[in-house]
Amino acid sequence: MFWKRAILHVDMDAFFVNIHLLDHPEDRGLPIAVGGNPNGRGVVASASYEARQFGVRSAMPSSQALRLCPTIKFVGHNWPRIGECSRQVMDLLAAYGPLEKMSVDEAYVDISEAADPEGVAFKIRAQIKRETGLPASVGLTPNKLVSKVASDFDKPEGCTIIRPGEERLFLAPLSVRAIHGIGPRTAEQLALLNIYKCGELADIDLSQLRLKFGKNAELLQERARGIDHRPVNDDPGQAKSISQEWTFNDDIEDENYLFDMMEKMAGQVSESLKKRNLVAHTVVVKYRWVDFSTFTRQRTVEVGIDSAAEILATAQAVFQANWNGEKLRLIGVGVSNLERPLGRQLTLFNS
DNA sequence: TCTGGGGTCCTAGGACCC
DNA sequence: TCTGGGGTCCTAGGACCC
Repeated sequence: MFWKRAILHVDMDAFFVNIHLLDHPEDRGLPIAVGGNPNGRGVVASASYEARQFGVRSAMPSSQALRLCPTIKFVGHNWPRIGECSRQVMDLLAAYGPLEKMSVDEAYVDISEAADPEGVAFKIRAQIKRETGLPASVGLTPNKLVSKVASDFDKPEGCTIIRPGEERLFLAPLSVRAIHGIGPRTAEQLALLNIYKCGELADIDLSQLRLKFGKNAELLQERARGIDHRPVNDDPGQAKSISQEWTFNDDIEDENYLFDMMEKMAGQVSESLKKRNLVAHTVVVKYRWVDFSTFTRQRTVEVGIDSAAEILATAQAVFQANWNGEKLRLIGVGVSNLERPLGRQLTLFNS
């Protein structure tokens, strides 16, 4: 089989849970969830396959998970270990070709140069298990879009290969929600046209699709047909925004307490900016009221800033101009409009 | 029954300028 | 007195993803 383009998508299985099990083998076989406090406002980040049998899913409120599965064991995130394992997996993958990291537990690798891409797919999955002890699923197809679907097709520890020319047939029976970028809202819109499966979206008359989706119609249909020309991009580029937010266990209206929180968050945002050698021109404050309605208010400043004091002062000014004293369930501080500071280069030019 | 945290990208309207 | 078109920047919100 000749592969003009061979794109591998690697997706770690229940990553956070399986890292926990590496260090706590005694928990193997139990229903486990990594995530927030079930007595507070936490959600499930990752659930073991035993917990999933009870209907527990990621992004589900922890309290609901506890109700579905009263024997479930909640454990916290071990961020240092997660970072370590992620790095180990990514380093291993980078040896095979250009690597695009999508998150701690997911990446694309362009293995078009390999003599036998299908062999490489199996080899990589085995190598990850051997060297890290962690299970992964992989999808190999001619493009990113279909590989992403393929890696999810046979979890856990799957290896799904869709050969050139088979993309459209593979997608046809699957829900449109399987396509990366089609979420609940878009699926709802498609349902109004009686479209539920990729095959139906692939076959519908384009002019009908245009009525609802305008210039996006063409792209939407191409996706459903398994067409995707996006290259694997191994340059992550510079961050576009940095933020910190916090949901309170009990709704807060104490201004001093809110200011203390903002001070902590401004400090962390500042640290992150400095570590990346960036300055920000815009400060964003985020609020969420008790009824879950959410607002953001931002202010742009002429001179780029990175200090905790400047970020805090701007955030507090924005906050005070917009807060009516009502109870909040969340507050957040962030920055955007980021750039490299220019000071040094200018000095060099002048000398 | 309640709904985290950290991001990216897109759209739309208003201000402002030429 | 009536009233163009285009471009850029900023703000705010929303969809979506892991």
